[in-house]
Amino acid sequence: MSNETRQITTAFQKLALFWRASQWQAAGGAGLNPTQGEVLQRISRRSARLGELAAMLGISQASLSDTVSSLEARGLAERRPDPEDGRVRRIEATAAGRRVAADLPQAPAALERALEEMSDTDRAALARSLVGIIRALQEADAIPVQRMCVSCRHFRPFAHADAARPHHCEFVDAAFGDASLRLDCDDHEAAPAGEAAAIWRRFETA
Amino acid sequence: MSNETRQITTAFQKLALFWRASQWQAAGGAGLNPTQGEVLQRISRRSARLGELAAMLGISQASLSDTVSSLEARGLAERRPDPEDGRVRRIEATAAGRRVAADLPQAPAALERALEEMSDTDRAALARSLVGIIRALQEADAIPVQRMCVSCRHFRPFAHADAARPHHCEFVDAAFGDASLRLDCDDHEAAPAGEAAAIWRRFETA
DNA sequence: TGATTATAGTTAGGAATCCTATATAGTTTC
DNA sequence: GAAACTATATAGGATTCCTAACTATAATCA
Repeated sequence: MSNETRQITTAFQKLALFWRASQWQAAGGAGLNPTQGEVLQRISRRSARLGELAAMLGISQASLSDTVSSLEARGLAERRPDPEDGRVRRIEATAAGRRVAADLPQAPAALERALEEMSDTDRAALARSLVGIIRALQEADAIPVQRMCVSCRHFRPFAHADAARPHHCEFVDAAFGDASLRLDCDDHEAAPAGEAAAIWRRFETA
Repeated sequence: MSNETRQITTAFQKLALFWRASQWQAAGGAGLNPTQGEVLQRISRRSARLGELAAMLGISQASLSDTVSSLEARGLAERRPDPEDGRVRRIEATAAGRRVAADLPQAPAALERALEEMSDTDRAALARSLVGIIRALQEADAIPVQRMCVSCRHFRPFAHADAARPHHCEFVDAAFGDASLRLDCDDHEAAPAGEAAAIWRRFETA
């Protein structure tokens, strides 16, 4: 393994610890813990199945069920039956839950500042590298499929000549640039396996 | 805030969750939990004060004291008095603890593979960006001071003409390249504030 | 159709995290 | 030598998060 790989994993480790610690602080302000805060943010954007949330957070369904129950007890979330499948519970944020979620920072402020201080090209390169890493982890089944443009059936990389906005999303039927690539898009629909690989190759080698 | 900053923080969030989940798995194999595993790895490299470990992990001292007690109960760690300060306990790994730590993966295998697949230049750029981010967080007092070359009094960036090994460590009195930059060096000694800033400027603008 | 198997989620039970607050011991300051 | 500070430990408690077992629904297939 290369030395740089070691550097990078060490850095990720530090960032992961930092992230977790920041979450205790941030969520703590609202009387929540990190997991509750994370769940609340996600469901306030889009309702989700319980199992889906558990997979995203990397904890067991049972643990997540606990967390949802405690959010429910505080009136911040609700379980609703899914009309299409009687086994499924869709977890939704209540209005109060959305208000609380809106006050939670999306990312630690210090991290945002650090990123804003980077040069535009470095930041763009970093974003691109990280998208690639997440995609590789997703491919390796190490993390659940993420709602990223690069694995979405609506995504057409480099469909336009305009260098500033070369990509196209067929769902919203609009051109956009690298900076607008989504990692967690509400309108994501997973592309079929073969197609996803082809999309990625086009994106990556451009 | 730029869109790319949003992308990057989202990516870090996913990586942080992934890291934590991987740790449950990895440490679980040895009958440990993530925090115990993390502590054991650190003290098996170098003994540390209790408060120092707590700061590194971003948890309270009280929590860390619990964790150390449970490692102690399993015979994996020991508390020893510090000869220089009677209040301080140095936490050390026992021989058994070091054996267990040696079997814990330093990073999730899938992540290492993903990094190895990147091009050398991309990987080097990523490493450099992450070092910069960690340094910025450290500057902002968002994370405890890390044992990084770029904040070490022994580090002399670009002291040599050799492009492959331009830096110099005065502690080991040897030249080395970017790929060998340490993020968690055993021999780190924090540089005085003014000097550290100057070192970083030289490093960054080169 | 009806039995079997698989899936989604809940509940039970328990160990352990991680918190805040307080206590203790040692060190530094004045 | 008292007061203030620092490093750690302990107490008490809410909550996480686990595994295992259970219920309810859906899909499969003979």
